[in-house]
Amino acid sequence: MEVQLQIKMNEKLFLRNPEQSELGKKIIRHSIQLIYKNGFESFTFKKLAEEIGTTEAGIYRYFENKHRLLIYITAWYWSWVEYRVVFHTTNIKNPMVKLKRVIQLLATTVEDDIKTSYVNESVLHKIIIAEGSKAYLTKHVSEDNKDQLFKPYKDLCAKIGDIILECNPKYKYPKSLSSTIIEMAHFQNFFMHNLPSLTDFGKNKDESKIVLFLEDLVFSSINKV
Amino acid sequence: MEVQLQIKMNEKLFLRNPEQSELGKKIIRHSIQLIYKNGFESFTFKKLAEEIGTTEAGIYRYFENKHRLLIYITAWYWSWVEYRVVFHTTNIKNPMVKLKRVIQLLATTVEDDIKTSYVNESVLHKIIIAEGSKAYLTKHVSEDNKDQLFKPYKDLCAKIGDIILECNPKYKYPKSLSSTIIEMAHFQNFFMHNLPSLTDFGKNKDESKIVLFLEDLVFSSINKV
DNA sequence: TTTTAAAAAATAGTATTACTATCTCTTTAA
DNA sequence: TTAAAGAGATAGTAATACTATTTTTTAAAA
Repeated sequence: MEVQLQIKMNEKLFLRNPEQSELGKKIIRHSIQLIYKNGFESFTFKKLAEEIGTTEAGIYRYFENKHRLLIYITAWYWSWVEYRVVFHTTNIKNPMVKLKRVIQLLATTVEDDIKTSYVNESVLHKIIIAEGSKAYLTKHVSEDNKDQLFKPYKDLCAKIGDIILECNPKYKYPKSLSSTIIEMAHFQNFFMHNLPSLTDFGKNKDESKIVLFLEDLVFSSINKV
Repeated sequence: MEVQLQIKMNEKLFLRNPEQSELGKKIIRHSIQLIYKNGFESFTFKKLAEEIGTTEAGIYRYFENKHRLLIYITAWYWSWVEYRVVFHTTNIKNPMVKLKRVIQLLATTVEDDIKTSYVNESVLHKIIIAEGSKAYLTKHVSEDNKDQLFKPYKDLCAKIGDIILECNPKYKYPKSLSSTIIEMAHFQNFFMHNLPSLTDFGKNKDESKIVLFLEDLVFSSINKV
């Protein structure tokens, strides 16, 4: 059996749908690579164009600017994560087991289990850790939010919030705990690799420690006496 | 009694010490205002120079680039927060009470209690919420970290980690919990105001709810049975 | 088959940004 | 008084982030 995953993206994220042409797919694939290599700040459409043998204007036909492209990539990422969460938690009855599974999925490096044609998911995971927050940490979040650009992130957050409520219907902060898990799964990873004294995971860089920390945090909160 | 707080900054943060000239202080004061007004992305030395009646080159004599200036401002902020933490927790014996105090300080809007000459602390607090993470979310974190540019942040994290250990010497993740508190105090605030569905604090924008959430999170973790 | 219109791509620009280099004008201090 | 250092102004440049125009390709209608 061979399955191909396709994620339907919000039309407002792009000027022309990058999934519907070879050039479009190249733009996504290579921008992930370039952002990974040099960071989002030094990423430009010029460099990207050179990399894939087209012109700057060619890329501007797909995306308004590089920030929009970042939002597209993060939106794609969160949709993909939500799909993985659904996929890996179906048929699990026990909500605690489910939640453990979710933490595992969020906090560990991706082994490309669910394949998509033109995205390297493991590199994508790394760039979202370092650059993902920049998608919404702007002066124009609210307008972008009105255009539903952050829907995939919010959907995932809501879904995890629901699982938390399944564990304990009386827990008061399911959504805030959910966004805390999501953010910390990434931030603790970033800190561990780059500012290790902000964590208890030392230099051995063991992601499973992050999972244990998050499990401890989450389950002591929702099972509190 | 009138006291003036002065924070000693790492020499590597600037080319010329902005505290030691009128122009330098103007640079700090007005860059905080400008970043607050337009966001860090559209903040430029040109605009800043116009605002304070000098030239671009004038500002470049103080700071290598705008990112360095951001690191300076955030470093100043975290030093100031650490000072407030020390100030407001001395003579408190009970570490739980101390930790509650810390959460309160991190998660609520600043009423300019400890005055400094040229910084508007309440505006500063707001820009750190939205822009603070950008100081370290870069490709050159590690080098910047070697230059000790993030020391104030790390010191604060260590200090709170120590209080956590006072509460429960057996707690396994004092530093990660500490960085989680610090980050979430800001992120939940940002979410509440800009992406409210990621939180349980709705549209009423009540910061005291964030405090309650963080208290619940922290104390159920460290007092777990 | 030809013509015509629309879409895609390439070319050529511009304003702004992020700097650097140089020069002048003060201040201080020997 | 003279030199040296520090502060500030002027004038540049390369790169960035776009836009506008023109050309080419494709696709559909006459």
